[in-house]
Amino acid sequence: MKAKYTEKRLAILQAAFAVVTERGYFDTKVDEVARRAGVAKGTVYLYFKDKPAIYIGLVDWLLEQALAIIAEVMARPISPRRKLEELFSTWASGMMSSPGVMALLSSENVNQTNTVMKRFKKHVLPRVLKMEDVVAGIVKQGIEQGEFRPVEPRAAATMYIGAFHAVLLSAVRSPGARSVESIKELFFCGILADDNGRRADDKRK
Amino acid sequence: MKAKYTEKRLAILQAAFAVVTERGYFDTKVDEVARRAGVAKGTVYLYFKDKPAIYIGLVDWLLEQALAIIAEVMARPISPRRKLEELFSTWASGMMSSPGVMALLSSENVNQTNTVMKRFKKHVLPRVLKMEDVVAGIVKQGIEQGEFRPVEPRAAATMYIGAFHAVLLSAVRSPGARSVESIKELFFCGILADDNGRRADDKRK
DNA sequence: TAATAATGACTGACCGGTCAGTATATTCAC
DNA sequence: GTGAATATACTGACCGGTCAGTCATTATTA
Repeated sequence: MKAKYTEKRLAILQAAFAVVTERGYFDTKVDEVARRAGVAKGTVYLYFKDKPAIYIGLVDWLLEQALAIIAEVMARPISPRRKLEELFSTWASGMMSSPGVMALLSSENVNQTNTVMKRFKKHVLPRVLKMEDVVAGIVKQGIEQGEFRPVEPRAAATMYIGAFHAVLLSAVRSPGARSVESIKELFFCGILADDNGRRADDKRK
Repeated sequence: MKAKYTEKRLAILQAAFAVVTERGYFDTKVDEVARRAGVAKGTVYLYFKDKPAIYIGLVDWLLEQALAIIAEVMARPISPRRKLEELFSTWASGMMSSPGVMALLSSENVNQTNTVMKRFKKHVLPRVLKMEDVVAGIVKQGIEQGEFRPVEPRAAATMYIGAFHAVLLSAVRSPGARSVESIKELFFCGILADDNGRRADDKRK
């Protein structure tokens, strides 16, 4: 039956998620994924071609969830700024609960190995970019409505993701600190004082 | 002789740097590091206890260089903002020339494996934090001089690092794009239009 | 020539992936 | 309805390649 298949596949993904976030991809043994999923190792290979395929499947699954959140937030009748804020908070809280997620999705990690990276680039990167597109779309909307400055939407979207990295970093540095709000605020407002060449390309000091 | 020792150690580090940045830590074989350094594998083990030690040594070496750049920039008679800008540009250009560096230094990657992470946390993290401290120091200075808003210096420093991630990400996404300037500008100015609650915690829309 | 440095063939742990075998579910024959 | 036959799902012992780390031997230096 189809449902049974999907269910077991999900069980394996969940197990893989747990192991990968706590040990990292390279310290994840397929044996352990199987054990935690309550199946034999061979079974894993009935659902996934090989180990990288598990990883790809995992990222796909997480991105699917992230895209669902985006869609939900997008549908709300709120300003672009609020959209970005709520998206940020939602993602951030999800990320704090399992700090491994960001690392999992970050392309830097995948740079760590040629074999996995090739497949990652082909398969997952487009989806990540699509997510970035959505963020860039919100920014564009905000610019049109006059809520945001006329910045480069793509760069802003990238910066938005960079802010997530920052949150993660600060979590590693000092667990428990409430830096999410500070960082979010920095993303929106920058650090310059109002009379210090906020807009134009001023000459220093 | 001491100089000879240091010289050979450096050769190994340089070789390791090349391999690690192009293949990633886990696809780096000690054999290849040795080959590129022009020594036998056994020799590598005369200079480094084991493979993780090479990695640690590498990060140490890079941080040393980064700290040297910081010190140099700090000494210049320029405003805090210019300091951050020049530091950013210097680092960014270094990073663009070998995109692996950021990944190497980012703690997320090290989260990828328990064994290496434990040693990383003890050995390298303090130094990374020290670098962040310096950035936070510049921010603090800028606030005192009225160039920056009264933001949380630590959060700003983290955000600054996050901006590097953003640059790296955009480089992976579209190689050759000149997004460094856009992102730098976003870090300083944020995205909000001037009349959209830049400072106070406004109510939306 | 003694001490020190360097070598690289070798070893053994490790783990991804396989597959012959077993269990469970489904279909069919009567 | 029952039992046999077939199909499908699962298992886990095993295999083979890989590679970090060792160490007996050789080269270099003082």
